[in-house]
Amino acid sequence: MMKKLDREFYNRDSIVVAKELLGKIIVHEVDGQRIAAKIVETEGYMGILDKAAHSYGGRRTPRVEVMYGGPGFSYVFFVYGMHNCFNIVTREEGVPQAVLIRAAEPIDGLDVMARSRFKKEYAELSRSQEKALTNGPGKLCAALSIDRRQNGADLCGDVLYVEEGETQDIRIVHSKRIGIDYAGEAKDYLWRFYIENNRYVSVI
DNA sequence: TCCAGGATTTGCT
DNA sequence: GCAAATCCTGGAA
Repeated sequence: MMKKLDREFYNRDSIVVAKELLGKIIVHEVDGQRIAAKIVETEGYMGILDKAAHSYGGRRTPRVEVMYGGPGFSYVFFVYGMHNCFNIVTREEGVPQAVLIRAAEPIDGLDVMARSRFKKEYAELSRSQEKALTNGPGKLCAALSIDRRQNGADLCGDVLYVEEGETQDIRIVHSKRIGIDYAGEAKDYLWRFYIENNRYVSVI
């Protein structure tokens, strides 16, 4: 059993945590089943001064409230009328930052993921479906059974958490964040990070 | 392989 | 009322 990341790991700026989360293992235990995937793509959202962040300018609404709490909690939001996005809150209480988990590589619970996404067993998937299991923020949430019920969940608990993984020898690529064209100059910040040459990265 | 367009509902203005 | 930290499909190239 790998070591679980503790609260202090998350109590740093999102762009630092986002980079360090690459290669770590996200685990969701559902009905006694372990569903696990290696994080391969993240984005840092830096809060008050970041035009792309939901908490930009100190915006504080019910949806965003969890980001104002302490580090190491789950922020799940719903977009485009049908998809959930999973984030991890960073920094101390009162500093509303988070890291969006954009893509992961399936490790455990492959059949559960395949059923959630495509209503069939993992062995029945086509090659493109295999890749599409978790290569995007909405897809990842569907595969890992994460929805708004997990909003506010404590990642230092025993249901949804992140473990250490094999993080040596990975090369990290920095790029612009995806889907934030409305964010002015912030859309060009290189706050998206992914593992070079990993096939589950959403956009190359 | 690529691109354009549609899906669908929430959350805030 | 409108835009959204996305995904899927179909048709063209």
